[in-house]
Amino acid sequence: MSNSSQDLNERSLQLLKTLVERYISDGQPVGSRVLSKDSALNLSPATIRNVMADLEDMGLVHSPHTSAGRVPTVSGYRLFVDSLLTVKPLDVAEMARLHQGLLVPEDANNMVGVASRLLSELSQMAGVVTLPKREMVCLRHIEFLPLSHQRVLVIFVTNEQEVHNKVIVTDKVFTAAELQQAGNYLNAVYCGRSLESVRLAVIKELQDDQERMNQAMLDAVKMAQLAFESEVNADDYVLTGETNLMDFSELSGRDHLKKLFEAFSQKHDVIHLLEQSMKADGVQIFIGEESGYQAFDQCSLVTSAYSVNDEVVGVLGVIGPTRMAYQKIIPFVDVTAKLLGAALNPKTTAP
Amino acid sequence: MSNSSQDLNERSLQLLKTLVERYISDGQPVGSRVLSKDSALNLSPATIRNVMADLEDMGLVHSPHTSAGRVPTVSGYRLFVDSLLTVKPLDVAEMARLHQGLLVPEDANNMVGVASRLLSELSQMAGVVTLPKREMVCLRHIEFLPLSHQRVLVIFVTNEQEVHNKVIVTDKVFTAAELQQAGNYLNAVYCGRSLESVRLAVIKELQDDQERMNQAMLDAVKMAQLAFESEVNADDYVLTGETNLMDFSELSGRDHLKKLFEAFSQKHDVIHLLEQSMKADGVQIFIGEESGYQAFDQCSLVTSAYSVNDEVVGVLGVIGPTRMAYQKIIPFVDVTAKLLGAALNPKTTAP
DNA sequence: AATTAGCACTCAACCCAAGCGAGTGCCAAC
DNA sequence: GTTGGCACTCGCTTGGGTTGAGTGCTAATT
Repeated sequence: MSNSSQDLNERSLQLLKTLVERYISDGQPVGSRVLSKDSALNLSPATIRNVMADLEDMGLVHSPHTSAGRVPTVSGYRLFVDSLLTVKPLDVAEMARLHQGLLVPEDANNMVGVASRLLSELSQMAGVVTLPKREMVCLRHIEFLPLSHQRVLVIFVTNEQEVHNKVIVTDKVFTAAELQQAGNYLNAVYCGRSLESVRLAVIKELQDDQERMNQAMLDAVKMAQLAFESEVNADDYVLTGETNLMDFSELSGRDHLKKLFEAFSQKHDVIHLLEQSMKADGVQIFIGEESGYQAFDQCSLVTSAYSVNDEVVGVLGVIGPTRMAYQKIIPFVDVTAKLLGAALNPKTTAP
Repeated sequence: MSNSSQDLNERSLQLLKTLVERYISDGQPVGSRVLSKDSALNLSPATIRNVMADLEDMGLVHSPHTSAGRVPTVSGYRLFVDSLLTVKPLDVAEMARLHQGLLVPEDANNMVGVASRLLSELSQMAGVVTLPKREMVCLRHIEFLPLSHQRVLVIFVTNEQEVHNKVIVTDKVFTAAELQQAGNYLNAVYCGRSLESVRLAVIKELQDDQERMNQAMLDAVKMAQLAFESEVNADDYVLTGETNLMDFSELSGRDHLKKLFEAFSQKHDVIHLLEQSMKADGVQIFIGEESGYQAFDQCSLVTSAYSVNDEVVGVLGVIGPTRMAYQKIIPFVDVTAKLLGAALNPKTTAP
């Protein structure tokens, strides 16, 4: 039951490869006769049947029933994508489409939407993109507006033009003028630094030496602390083309489809799955049950982190049936991630 | 082929009513025997068959095939909801759930999300709520931040704590100080007025008497004009519980489901449909094809506008199969709309 | 020892016919 | 106008027969 590629001779691997390719393109269990013709090796169906029996013993392929051909198992796909697959370079038209879509820099949220739409459109499956992590962006402007009952509205602008806001509750009532002064102070001191570094600096200030600050400064820093505490980016993503998934018969079982779409709208599991790809770099693939979520049993997920200034800020990917054209999707996700990263980089894209 | 309730005697109507009720609860075509037992009228199946034949002639019911019992047609449902239906008062538990969910006032966008979730959860169908119209909200604070290349980031706060932003392109470069001054001026003059009235006032200023304004004021007003022009609220809605719809066999046909979900994600048609309910007040119902959109052929939509200070600001509703429990859903949508309106009213809900 | 041809066997898929059952329409009786 | 009776329709289910693709095994071939 071992399945490392060492245990297999060249020929078996070659056959596994053509089997997977054939199954991906046809969706039908592939039998020995077809395989015999499809593979360049000049072997009779009988020989191939022997090899298939071996592959089945190793858990790489599986027969739905006695007289059907073979279908790749998860391990089979895994071996295929890890060491057998020959990536196709991107189609020129598709490449053009990507460039065109991601060239004009805009508000980051819009870009994310565009990227997701491109992913789903060009793959004919579902596209997903997480919103960029906020810690990686830098503070440009912050200000406070008074609300009723000791509540204060914090507005801050990051990068070029992204606006965020949050309501905090303070321990005393501030006037508009006091709040403005606090904003001025914070802008003067922290402007241009990354949100995360500001958050840490503010905490440090409060611990270290409150003596050397006057009351106004202290208030300002306290508010900043409230504003940025636990302000991990409201984990969210943009998902498009979900409906494309309904076209795949392997996913269209009633309750399966429901589980899948429920997972999409609860977002929780998807986020968790995507976050796993933040660490690894390059393209990451979850095949079928590998994801660990029942809803994605029959799905594969091809993801890649995207980075701004060599700093990973988010993840994007394609969700489809396990039977997907990995040779095309892998490079496609790869370049999309790179293009999105580049498009989000404020330095390279200032208009 | 006329189908006004005048053409029918009491008994036929009574029978239609029990037929619809029965069909709604069972989902099976209902035959004469069942109807004979279900209705309080003491009639034999044979008599009922005669009545059914009449109803069928009038297009109120329909037989899927010769030996199958009757099913209400769209006109049948229409007659039912218009004049036969006895609304059930809301269940106390449900009422409590609604109150509990919509009592704590928050950011309007959150409230809309909560309302949508309540709608879908309690109806076991899909809930939809449009975002409140922006024109109805009043300006609380506006300010400008310089970006590169004559672009200016406009940030404005409405009502209690809602923050909006937009990038405008100006005809000359402004310094941060100039922009701040412009903001101060606009805040002083227009704060507290509704966005729509500000928009109109600004246009008027520019037409009427530019002479009595100095350059700074003129610049400020010009920017305000850019900021608010065509700023109709980005038409959008929150839809939840779509997956509930997959449980209804009448909707779960593969391509039907796909069309439906595509309509949901393109949003366009749904928006248009909901907008039709803005004008009418009270609960509005679209049954099956009445909506005019193919995707909603098999669906019914029960909607109600919701208002703040007697001003309609949005629409909410429930989407489900034509075979839905109108007696429950109608009052349910009604009170939800009222509660949401009340919860959004800044005056009654200041915390 | 590896490969191949031959052969019996398996099993989903398709088709067709029969039987069932729910329900109707119509007619004649009340 | 209402009802019981009866023939009829039609979808749904069941079961048997056939087909065809594909396998596993064995014995012959290289």
